Amino acid sequence: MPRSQSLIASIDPAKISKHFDAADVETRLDTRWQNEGVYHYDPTRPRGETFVVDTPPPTASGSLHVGHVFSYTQADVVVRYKRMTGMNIFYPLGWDDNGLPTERRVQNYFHVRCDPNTPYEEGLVLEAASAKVRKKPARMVSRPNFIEACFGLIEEDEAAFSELWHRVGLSVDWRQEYQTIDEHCRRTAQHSFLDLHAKQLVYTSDAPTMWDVDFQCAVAQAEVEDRNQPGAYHKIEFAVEGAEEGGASSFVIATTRPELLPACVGVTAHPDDERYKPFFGKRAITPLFHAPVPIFSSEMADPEKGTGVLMVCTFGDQTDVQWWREEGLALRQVVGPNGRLCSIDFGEAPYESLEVDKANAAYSELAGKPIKRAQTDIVAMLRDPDASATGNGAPLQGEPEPIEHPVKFFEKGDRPLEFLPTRQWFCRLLDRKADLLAKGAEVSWHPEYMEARFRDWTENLSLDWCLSRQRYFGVPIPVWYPLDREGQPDYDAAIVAEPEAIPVDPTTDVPKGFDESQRNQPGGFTPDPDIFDTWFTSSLTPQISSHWVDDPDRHARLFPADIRPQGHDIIRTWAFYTIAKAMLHEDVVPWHHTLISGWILDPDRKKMSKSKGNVMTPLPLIEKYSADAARYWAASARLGADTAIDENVWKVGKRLVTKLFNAAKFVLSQTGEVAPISQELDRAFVRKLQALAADSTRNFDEFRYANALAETETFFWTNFTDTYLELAKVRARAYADGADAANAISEADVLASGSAVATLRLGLSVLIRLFAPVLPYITEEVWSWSFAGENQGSNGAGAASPSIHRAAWPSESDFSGIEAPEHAGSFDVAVSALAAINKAKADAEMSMGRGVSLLRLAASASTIDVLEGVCADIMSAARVEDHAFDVDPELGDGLCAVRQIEFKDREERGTESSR
RNA sequence: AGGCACGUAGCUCAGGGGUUUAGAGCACCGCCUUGACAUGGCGGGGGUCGGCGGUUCAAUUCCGCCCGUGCCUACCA
Repeated sequence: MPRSQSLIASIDPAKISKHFDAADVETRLDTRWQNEGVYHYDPTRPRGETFVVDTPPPTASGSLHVGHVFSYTQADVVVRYKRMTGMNIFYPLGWDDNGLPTERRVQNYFHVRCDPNTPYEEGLVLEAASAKVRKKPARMVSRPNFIEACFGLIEEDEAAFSELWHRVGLSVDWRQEYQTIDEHCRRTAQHSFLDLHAKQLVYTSDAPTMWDVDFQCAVAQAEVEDRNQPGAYHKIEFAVEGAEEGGASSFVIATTRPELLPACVGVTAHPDDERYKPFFGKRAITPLFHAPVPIFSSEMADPEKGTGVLMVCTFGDQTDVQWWREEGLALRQVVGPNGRLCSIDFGEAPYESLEVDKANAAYSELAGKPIKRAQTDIVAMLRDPDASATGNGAPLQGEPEPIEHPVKFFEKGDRPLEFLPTRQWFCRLLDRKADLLAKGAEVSWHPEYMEARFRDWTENLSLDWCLSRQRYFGVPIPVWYPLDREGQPDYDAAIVAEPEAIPVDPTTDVPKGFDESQRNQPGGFTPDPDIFDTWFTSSLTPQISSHWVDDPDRHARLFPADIRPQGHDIIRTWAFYTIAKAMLHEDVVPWHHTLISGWILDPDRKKMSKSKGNVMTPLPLIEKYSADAARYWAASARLGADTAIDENVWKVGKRLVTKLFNAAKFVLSQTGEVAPISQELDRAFVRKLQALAADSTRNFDEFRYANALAETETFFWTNFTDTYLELAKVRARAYADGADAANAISEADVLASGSAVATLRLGLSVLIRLFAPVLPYITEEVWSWSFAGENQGSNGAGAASPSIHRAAWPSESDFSGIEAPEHAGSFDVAVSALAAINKAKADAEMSMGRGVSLLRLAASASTIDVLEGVCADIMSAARVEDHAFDVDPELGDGLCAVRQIEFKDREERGTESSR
């Protein structure tokens, strides 16, 4: 037997562990990838070869849950695919530590509160609060001490998250890591403000703003959510001034907020409402406080609602704000920033009253009380006939009528929002709606229908973006105000930081042209004490990563980004603000595609939330099923679809990993002489493999990774391990068996054996590369056994790559030079024949390994024609010694039926390898 | 109240530019200790594709209406 050819590099299966140890491989490979810089961005390559990812910076102080793994993995799968197609990947990750969640965590963890008036304590070390400490009032700490505590805690939280991302195998370039609170981000955010200020796109105003009374902080429209709350219509009688001349002298309003009666500044009804027409232009008198207020008509009043006439207060809701503005009504602010009623004096403008003593006596019962308590008390007072403005008896008409109605809450808040006039910075957006919509349309949304959420939100935007927050741990607003001779700030003459000075903290830094001694002195300056809305900074993630401020050249190469993955819950915030910023700064879209991932729901399809206690943490699941299984689960869900967590899917993922491990061990341990892929079955299999690779590429290009995975998985089981591998096994092993002189094989059989081994290896190589974006660990492990040192692609087109994650994505070059099969259907016919024989064995309750001494197989004439070409493989796989074909024109093409089967005795099995 | 998505086997989900018996996995039943793998293999049962109408030779797939679920936006006296 000539042995002129070189041997196929094979592995010794005995040297590979019996089972796949996922945890061990995960830590080993992640370390290796980091050390080898597999995920590093190469700044020297051109933009056209670069794929830029804008990632969501997680809030590390939040709880870790499986939803994080879900959405971040979906993005990583896409990125890994792009990397294998040869793209230079820019894939940064940061932490959104700036903001309220961190403050809340610090408050709870140490049981402290920030008090800007408390002096700084040098070297203060806080300790986690014990249960005992928590019972006492929270400790007050200075603003700098509080911020130090925040920095301390985020370090821990981010380390925990980082560990998870490494474990899950996110292929992030960790050299690009940032924190939204770090100096670079503060500088970027303040630069953004400077630019918007220069463009006159930001302004201050002390307009009524939505205010959370617990956080004592302004809130933007995007952070507001409606919650259905029980409430009640309270019907309250008002008097009409000058009604003596005849006609009705009173009317009854309906309100859900009787406690705002002292803040009543007007009364309105629809202009066509006959009931109230006579009153327009007159003044109404409120009960209890006897305040005269104008009665005016308004199209916005709904005659069907309540009693059709309502009191306008400062401020019950946004419509009140509108009426207040349009009608030039008085401002009677009774709700204070802390959610309690303020002290006011009736008789002094703007608190008019016709009966000052009565009004003050009544109000003194309410001042200082929380809103809810004030409501109860005022309702009681309205039951007193003495409170009446008309003399008709108790102003409260009947019992309050319970209703359920939507009430605005801060999404993180516990009490309804109030509208309070406070000085805030705003960014102009309302006059740019059309442009925003146009930019949204320029982005490709995946899935497409998610753009509707952006559109709905943008079209319904009713307020400019409120930027200031009365908080501490965030990016300071880089602004001071000059103080006049009386020490009063001139808010219209804001002093904005110099571009070279940023980032600044106005509470410690001094504006240009002043010195520290002038801080808070008449004729000096005072800092803006506020920080920016967190979204003000996180809406700049593409510019943060591109180094917009410091490196215009890098910025030009990394901005706009290619993809933005994110959840659909933050379309109105993160996506919206990012689009807005990119538009306002540079009139571009921030990214070309956005991939919207769905939510993870609990097994009962309920949203996971801490309060429901149904949150699942990912690490125990990863330990149980492996990181690859976690990724398999995440990648099985299509974009945008909310998915109930199903542990079963993790189980299936784990099974796939095991199967890959075993199949790879078998394939790579086959030996033989290097030979071209020449046999009919092999060529037919390769054709199917080639179609799979093309399909997978198309799916990935359209971000349909779940379809790609499903197809590859199905192919792997049904066309590779269950069938091709079984059909080609005996032929592949023939060479090794032939090493034994007694079984010496012919030259033709050497070639046939080499063809089988080459096909098995090509199949494995292509399949693990198709799986690599989803299953980075098992595929890298298998790759390392042999392929890492070889050129891939039948013509050697794909250069050797030590990591599968930088190996070439399967393409035509992997299949070039392999002849097409004689019959396109050869493979399917072989599978069908084998299945028919297997079924016959199963029906006879025989093991699949049972030898067959005689087989008569029926098929159509054309199918038999095809069968002849792959007959040897079928018969050896089924261990058939003698066979005959019967022509049966009744059978459809490709179908086979067993007409006769005779089994060998059990001990006789196992002689089939002598073919 | 408008909009979007979804409703396919017991469960989780594919699919569908109309065409023979509608798919997978899990679960279930039967069989097989076969030589990569019992963390396996082979075989099997199970669905009038939410309902009603329409277009069509033909619809689960296209259209309309309805029902259910989820979400988005609005409503907030």
